[in-house]
Amino acid sequence: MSVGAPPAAAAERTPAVKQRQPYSVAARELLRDTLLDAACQELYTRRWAEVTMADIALAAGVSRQTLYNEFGSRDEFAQILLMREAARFLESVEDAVNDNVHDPAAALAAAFDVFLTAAAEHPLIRTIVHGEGAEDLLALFTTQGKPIVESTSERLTTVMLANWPDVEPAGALLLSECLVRLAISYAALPKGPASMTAASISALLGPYVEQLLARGQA
Amino acid sequence: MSVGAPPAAAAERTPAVKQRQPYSVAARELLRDTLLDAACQELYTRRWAEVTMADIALAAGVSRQTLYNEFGSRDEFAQILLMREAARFLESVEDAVNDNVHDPAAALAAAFDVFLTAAAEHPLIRTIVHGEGAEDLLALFTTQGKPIVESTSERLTTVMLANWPDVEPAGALLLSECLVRLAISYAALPKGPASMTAASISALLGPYVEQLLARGQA
DNA sequence: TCGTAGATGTCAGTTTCCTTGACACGGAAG
DNA sequence: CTTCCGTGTCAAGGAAACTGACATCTACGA
Repeated sequence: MSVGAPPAAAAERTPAVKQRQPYSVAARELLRDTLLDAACQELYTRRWAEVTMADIALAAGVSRQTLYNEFGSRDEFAQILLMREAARFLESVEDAVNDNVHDPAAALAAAFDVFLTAAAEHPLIRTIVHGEGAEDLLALFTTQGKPIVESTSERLTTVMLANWPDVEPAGALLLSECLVRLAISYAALPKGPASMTAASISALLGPYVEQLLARGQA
Repeated sequence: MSVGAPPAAAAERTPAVKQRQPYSVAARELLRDTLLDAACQELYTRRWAEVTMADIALAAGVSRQTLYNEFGSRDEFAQILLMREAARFLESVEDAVNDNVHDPAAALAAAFDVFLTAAAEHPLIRTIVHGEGAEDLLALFTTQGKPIVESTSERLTTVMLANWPDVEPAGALLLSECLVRLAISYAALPKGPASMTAASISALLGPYVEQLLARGQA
């Protein structure tokens, strides 16, 4: 196992059994990201149905087999791609929230605005909304959308509780799931400019947010 | 890094034979960067002479043999590490220059200030200046410093010509090499606060810079 | 002074992961 | 109905990393 550590100092740094594989882990992550990025890139020019697994592998500079080894099937790949993009969206949303900690209603509006604006430009969303060959992707958002809704809601809840610790978790989770579902809905079927929709959502859910905060601080 | 177009960059160097390997190239770069970063990290706590090749490999999560395969020897590794850090310094310097295109003298001072401030904090520089076990590293800066001086000077010249196209190349190259050598000198042997030194350099070389620009625009 | 310990640099054998070429299966277009 | 094309899978081949061992050199201590 651990080769006799010459300086005897390296042993203490790794309390866990298996700690040292920084590169191999990074390399695997790089591989997956490269594949996912390549697919995303392809979606700028083609629709999802027109992008083959071979195209993705080629664009990533990797063999088709490697793609299948890393992600089991085309559907699994799509699923994971969606999950990753959702996580990315959440990152920008998180930034928007952090900039408006003082005003929860404004944070709500800003977050929704940021999300809808980014969604309108994202190739993945565009193919789902405007493209005809993306039925299976749409299904992953709705019918089979359980994983994406759940994980995103949970992460959003975490963000909320981090910024407003007094809020009770159950209320935050409820609000999160509601917001995620609304976000998906408006991303799939936009209605007017992003800022308009964001303001509407803020007006709709603002009172609930205020109540959550008031009850938490009481 | 300095990568503009992802797919086109690697194509030019190896004409027509092999064109697509975005991942493998990225993986190699990741490996080297991981090793270099690991070494840099080790220098925060130990001096260069106390950091063994095994330590670096372990910190990077890679076998010692892989380290030797990638960089031939300890000296070569040190050389390349220095080159990379120099390039990083140049990046921050470049930013400082870009922020002061309108006033060349101010750009000079700002660049030097940025450089000296960063150098004072950099672990690699610190071990060279304050550590006793870094004689070989010091040699790479001075006696064997030809590669680092040349490459850095050339890149700095490129930066200058990009910002002030009318300057004649020969003058810019002369100024660049002078600046690089002064930068190394002051990094190795600081004298007073960074801003003071930067102002001095600016005063010293300002006239030459003005002359270069005036002659170029005439 | 000699012997030991630790570090560098190198080698061969093994493993792991990616690549290559092939094939079966199923749907869409001729 | 046949032909193509894309998906999904397999076995063989190869490139790169891992492992363990070794020779060499230097520094340290008895």
